[in-house]
Amino acid sequence: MAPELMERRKKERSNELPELKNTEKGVVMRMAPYPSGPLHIGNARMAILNDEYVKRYGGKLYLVYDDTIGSSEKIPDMEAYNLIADGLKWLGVDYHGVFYKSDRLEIFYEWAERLIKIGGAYVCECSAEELRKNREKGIECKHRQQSIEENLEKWRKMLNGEYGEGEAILRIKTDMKHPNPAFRDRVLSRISKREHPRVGDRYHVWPLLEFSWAVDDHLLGITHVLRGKDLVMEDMMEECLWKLFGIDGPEFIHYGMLRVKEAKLSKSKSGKEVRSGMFSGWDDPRTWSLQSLKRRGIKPEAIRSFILSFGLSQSDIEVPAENLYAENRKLIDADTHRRMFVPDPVKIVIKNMPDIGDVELANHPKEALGKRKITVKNEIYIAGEDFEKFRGKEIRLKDLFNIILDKEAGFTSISNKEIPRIQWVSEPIDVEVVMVDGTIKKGYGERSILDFKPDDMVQFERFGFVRIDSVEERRVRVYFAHP
RNA sequence: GCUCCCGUAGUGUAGCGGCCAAUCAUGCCGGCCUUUCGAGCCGGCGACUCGGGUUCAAAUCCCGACGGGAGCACCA
Repeated sequence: MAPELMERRKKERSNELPELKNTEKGVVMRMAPYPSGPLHIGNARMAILNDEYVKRYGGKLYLVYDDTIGSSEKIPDMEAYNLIADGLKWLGVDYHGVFYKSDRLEIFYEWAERLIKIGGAYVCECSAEELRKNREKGIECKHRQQSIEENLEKWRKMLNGEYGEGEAILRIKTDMKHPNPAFRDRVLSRISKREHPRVGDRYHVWPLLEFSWAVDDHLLGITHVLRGKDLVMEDMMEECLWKLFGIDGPEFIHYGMLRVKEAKLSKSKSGKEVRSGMFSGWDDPRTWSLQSLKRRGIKPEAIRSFILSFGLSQSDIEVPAENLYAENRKLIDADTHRRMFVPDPVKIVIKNMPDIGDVELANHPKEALGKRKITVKNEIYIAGEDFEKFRGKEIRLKDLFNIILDKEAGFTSISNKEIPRIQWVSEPIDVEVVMVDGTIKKGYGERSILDFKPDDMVQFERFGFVRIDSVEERRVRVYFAHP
């Protein structure tokens, strides 16, 4: 075959995620969100990448709520389970099974005991500070020397509740001199007396991520694990555990850390604001949750292309939300009506205005989306910002005529001129725009905005795309999507 | 400090030994469409972190430096 043909093929394949390795025996993957709140834009990467691969290989995807007891800053929230499921459904991520870590404690106890019996783990009674210090210096504590019997005895005491929080933990025996300090005899299980929203106070010994996953990745028959680069060490721990147990587990694939520039808030921080009432709820735009993006009129398909544009690279990236907005614009622009909206309105009266009666304006500059009629009086409203900026100058009221702008404006001519064109409102209704920073921008909009229904998208000319949220008698509330 | 990962235009990304005077998207600038600071169309701007090596040939492989990130939690 001509070499050019092969070469060309090489050039054509592009922009797709790399192939998975070892897919002969099928593909089973899992997503493991922690239910402390709904999925946010950053979590979408985990969900979408998993979904893409499972769909490509015709595999299975499980949703496993990683709802162990967490920490004092990270607590499971009953409401979050449904919020997460809703978010996934909206994103178009399908899954084939749901599991809860909090249902599987007995399994982890059983495996922990097995590990102790083969001498792979020990119960340590050092304090957290002691443990940290020893880890730093590579010192083995006395508990490491305990016999298997002693460890089993202490483990039973842990399960029986004879220890308080922090008084005993189960640690894996790796190597206290391991070159990676993070790897030295990590903790597998610990005691927490906190109440769990699903299982209450039934359990007080909880596994840590690496231990519970070492067991479950194997038990659930996971073949490929897609996780952020922050969890590479957890891979090593899991592999280490599999080796001790003599079992095998999935392959790990990592992607770099993704940050959306505008979305700085962590889930737990947002949670605080939601609970305190500072935020309107989990769909407050400041949370950047999937729910909040939906409310702003961002389409799930836009999120998918946005996420997929990063591929599977291991570099850490910070992307402006502008990229997401560009995707959304492509999706909605062609069938989004245009309307006039003036924030911080200023009333002007037009002198010597010709009697032009009603005007008909196209709903879209290019697409055939119909027209609407507006009755123009000589009292109209323009945006406060435009008034300040152009006062005393000649401007054109878009689609109308030219005036010298002032409180009492003078009509000059009707023919189109190359002067600034601004939007205006004649028969005003109240419009409130919920902005991305949570503030509310008030202004007037044209009357026909009342005809929209919640979820409709509209572009306010020279202002931005918004999603209609509620329509009342003379008042409309919208959420700002993006410019 | 230690361990690991990453380093292509402003931001992301493709390329992974010759086709690269480097892809695409986004951004920015200009033009057109002649009434959006929108979209579309057209054109333009703009990058292989640096230094060695391997090779006939390197963005692509190796080594080093520099820069960035993550981990070193009884969080996930």
